[in-house]
Amino acid sequence: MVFAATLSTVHELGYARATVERIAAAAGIAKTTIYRRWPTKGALIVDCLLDAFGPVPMEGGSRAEIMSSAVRWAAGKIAEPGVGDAFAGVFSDGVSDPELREILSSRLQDPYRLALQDALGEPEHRVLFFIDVVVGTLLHRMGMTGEPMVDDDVDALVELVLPFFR
Amino acid sequence: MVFAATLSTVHELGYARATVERIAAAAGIAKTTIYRRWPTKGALIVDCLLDAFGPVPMEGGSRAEIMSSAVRWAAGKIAEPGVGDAFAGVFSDGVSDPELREILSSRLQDPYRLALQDALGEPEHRVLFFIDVVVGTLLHRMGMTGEPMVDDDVDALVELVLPFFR
DNA sequence: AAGTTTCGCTACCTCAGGTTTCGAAACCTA
DNA sequence: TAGGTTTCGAAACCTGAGGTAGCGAAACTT
Repeated sequence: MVFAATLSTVHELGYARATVERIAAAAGIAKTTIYRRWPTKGALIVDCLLDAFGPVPMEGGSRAEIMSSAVRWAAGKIAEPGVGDAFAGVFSDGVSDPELREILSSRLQDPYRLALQDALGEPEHRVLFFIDVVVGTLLHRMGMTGEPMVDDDVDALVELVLPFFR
Repeated sequence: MVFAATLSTVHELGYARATVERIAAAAGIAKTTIYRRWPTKGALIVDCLLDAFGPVPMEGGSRAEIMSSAVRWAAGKIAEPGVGDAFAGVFSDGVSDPELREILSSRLQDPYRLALQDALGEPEHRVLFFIDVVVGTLLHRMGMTGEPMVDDDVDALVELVLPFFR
């Protein structure tokens, strides 16, 4: 599977060194085959992340339970091998690539944003702020240290965010 | 000045399109001159950011005043033309470049971290978490939308962070 | 079995980061 | 003011990565 090859290549080589050619080699296919299915490297990574994240688990009845489970779910996914690197990598590329930013926003962020709006009954801008805080914090830690956030700090993030969105 | 040329080039072209050659042209010097002074593009950007940020203004006597002024100061700087793009850009590059990450962490983050530890009397890991939340949130907004965070959301960020670090 | 689609391979283009070389200008130092 | 040293600019070049084109060989369809 291409997605598995992508994540494992990103995991061992980092985002920039995980070239499309290497990913293709790891998947046992040709580079051109990848470009036949995805227009750019960024689009490949986004689809790969969509596959890795899957749907948000909206567990728990109370708002507090929903939010804390969402935070822990995001932290857990980002901590999986390759996922955090890939996420931070595309995110970075998107900074200077408006088209990729659009893909990121519409295909990756929007579904989760809508699901959270629905589950929490909060307006769009509040949920966007929530996502900025949670994902931004997790990615900043990943980007600065190269390691995902440890459990104690994920706990702190949950406690930081809970009283604010009450 | 090279720094001014760097920021204005990044501002109009974005991080990736702001090549060293273009920055040099904007500064009226040759590309080789830049590489004589800075080993890599990342190092140039970091020095540029250090120049743009300057020292943290540790205003206010109470912890709450110190923290809220620090958050607003960071948000204001990141909102300056070119600064946010440059910051998000190097940050992204650092994801897959351990050497650049080391430069970012030691030259850019550490001074502010130490100043905050000193001013707030908090242990290192708490201040690091504080920086993750504040800078991560600001950069995530910048990266997702291409625009700096509006004042209302900066206010929200201050209110989110204040009760937690009490 | 013939036609159509898909895939792999090779070669190629573009562009950005970074290096090398060399000549000219500026800057001491006397 | 003359000679030597350092600094800078210009141009050419190298490497590596994203992305494309063309062709032959499979595989799938009818």
